[in-house]
Amino acid sequence: MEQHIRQAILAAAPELFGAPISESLIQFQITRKDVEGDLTLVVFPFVKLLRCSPQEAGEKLKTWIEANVPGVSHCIVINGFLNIVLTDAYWLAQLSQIQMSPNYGLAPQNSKPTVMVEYASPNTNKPLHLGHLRNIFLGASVAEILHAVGHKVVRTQVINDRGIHICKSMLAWEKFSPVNARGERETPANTGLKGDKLVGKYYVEFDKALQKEAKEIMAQWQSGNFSDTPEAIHHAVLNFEQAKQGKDEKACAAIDDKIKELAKNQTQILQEAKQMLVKWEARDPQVYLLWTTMNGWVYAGFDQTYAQMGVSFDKLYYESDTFLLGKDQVMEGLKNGVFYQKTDGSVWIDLTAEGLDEKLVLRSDGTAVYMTQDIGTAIDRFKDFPDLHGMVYTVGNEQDYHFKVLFLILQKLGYAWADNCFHLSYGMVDLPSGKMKSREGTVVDADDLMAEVIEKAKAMTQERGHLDGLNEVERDTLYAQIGLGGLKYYLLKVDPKKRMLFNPEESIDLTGNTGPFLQYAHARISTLLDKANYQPAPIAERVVLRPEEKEIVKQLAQFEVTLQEAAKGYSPALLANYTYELVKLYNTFYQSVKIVIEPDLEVRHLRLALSAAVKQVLAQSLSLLGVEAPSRM
RNA sequence: GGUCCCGUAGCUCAGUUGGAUAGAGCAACUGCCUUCUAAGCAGUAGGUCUUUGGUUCGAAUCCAAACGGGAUCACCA
Repeated sequence: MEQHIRQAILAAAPELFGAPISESLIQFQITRKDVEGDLTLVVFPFVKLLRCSPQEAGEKLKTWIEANVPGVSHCIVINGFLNIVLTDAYWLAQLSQIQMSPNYGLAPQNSKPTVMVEYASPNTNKPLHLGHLRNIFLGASVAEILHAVGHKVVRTQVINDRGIHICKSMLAWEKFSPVNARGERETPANTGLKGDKLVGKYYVEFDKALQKEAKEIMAQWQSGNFSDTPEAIHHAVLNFEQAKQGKDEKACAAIDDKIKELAKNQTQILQEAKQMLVKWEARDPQVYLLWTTMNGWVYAGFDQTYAQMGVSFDKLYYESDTFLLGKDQVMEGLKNGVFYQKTDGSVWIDLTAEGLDEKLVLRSDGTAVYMTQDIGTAIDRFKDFPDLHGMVYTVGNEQDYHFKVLFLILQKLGYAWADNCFHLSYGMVDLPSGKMKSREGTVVDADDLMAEVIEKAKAMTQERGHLDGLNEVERDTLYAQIGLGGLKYYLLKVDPKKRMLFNPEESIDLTGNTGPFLQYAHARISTLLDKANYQPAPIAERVVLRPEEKEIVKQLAQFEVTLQEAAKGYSPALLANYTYELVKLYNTFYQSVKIVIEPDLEVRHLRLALSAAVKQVLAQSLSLLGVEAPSRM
């Protein structure tokens, strides 16, 4: 409609304004709720052109539009705004159209190029936590949204399955795991622990041992005993100690941290972990066996967690396969002058012209760094998927700089697709107590959180007691749908870019702007339609729309635009807010009129059709958010 | 210190090419179930949009500075 009026005005511009006008002058917006109208044309831009008051300009446009645009009932001019009221027939036609298209709002499948979406990408040394939940729900939802607007989507993750951090849990398990009567160390099978939890436990064990040993070393240093300490470290420690003179508390604490860092480096246990990494890189059979075994436990654990979350992947990349990638590209880039080499052999890129720094892309010993690997992996992915057009990396905003550099490098290496790479950067999740810190044990475990949320949903659902006729399995399914739906919605309704606060109580709320609120509306409509035995049929043209009804149709008509904006902005939050608005409008309607028991059959049918359309769009939106839509609750 | 992000009601958040009297939810208070699911609806109260300047018909939105918070500046990932 908007487009329609825009074109009509453009075409009639000479008649209206005496000259053709630029399209940008025609600005539409949705009419505010508190005034009459469906569509608003901003009059101010025309005021100069017509050399008259906003009121006069508005009147002129009003007369013209009322006479020339079909579908317009009448217009109202206030405060420099021209509010256009469309006819009921127009809105009824919109509703009919939604009713007749089961894929309303969605673009044809594969009508847009292939996009790869990366999310999750965990380390295999500890379980998933709350931060991963935001990452994964966000990535999974964005993948759904991109799919809905027509892209072919490849879901992927890079599993960080190698490196010193992985060796730490491996070593700790070897050193500290108790041995049972059958001579076995702890395994998921003989402890009943989830694999990722077991491995995570030993990662913590490692850290404990490390801290303890470092503390002992620092105590030695404190007492002036440096007999086991290399000369260079000895000096460094003394220098640091000296630097503390006359500094405030904060500066002293920072210096103490550095000393602690030195002490950690001197520990036996860290040396052993490093040795293990060297052995791993040399493919030592024993270390490799241990590595595959323990990673296998972790994968089994992750699979369980992903299943509970309701997410999946189409293609996995393992860092152990990719960590050597990229060196060739770097050497190639070195030849082309994209990179330069320092005398020690290390390779760098100079991005000072772009306002960034110089960045290392290859170590002096020729080994790869994170950046090297990411360059290689990106290029590899485009080889793996020849029709790939772009990539979305769902990674926290602490890596903003890294991705800025990465995309710039890919561009400089001459890959045109670098422009289609997007860092879906999201803010951290804070707790009411502040930041999550693994050392302080304030990390919220993903499995625990999901279980807790489901448990809470169970208790609250039982309190409400709409469970008659559901068997045990159906009830459990419902509890999970509500609990997880609430959690997902809670994490997705906030703009991804923004840092957010996770309030455990609010995350399981059922009232207000929450997942269960939306699910409840869906369930209520479902049973309503069942009760009415609703069948889609043409809507009588003579019915008059109540304001509450028209508001709903207007919101429904916005679905496609909203979905496209959500895709464009990689923001499920836009969709979440849209859906919440839709449900609020529906609830108002629901409470103010009769539906099933409406005696006028044509009106009854309209209201049922409206309800069905809301259910359809609501179910669609929820599904794009990864939230399930129960048909009763 | 350099670079980047953020600052809207007591709390959590919307407010997307600059548009009308800045909106929700939670918390507080008032009403509404003999009627289609009250996990709901209607209402009251709550604001110097951090501050100060600038741009213009018009600024929460754009620009600049200040203040406050965060991230990042490794031959870590």
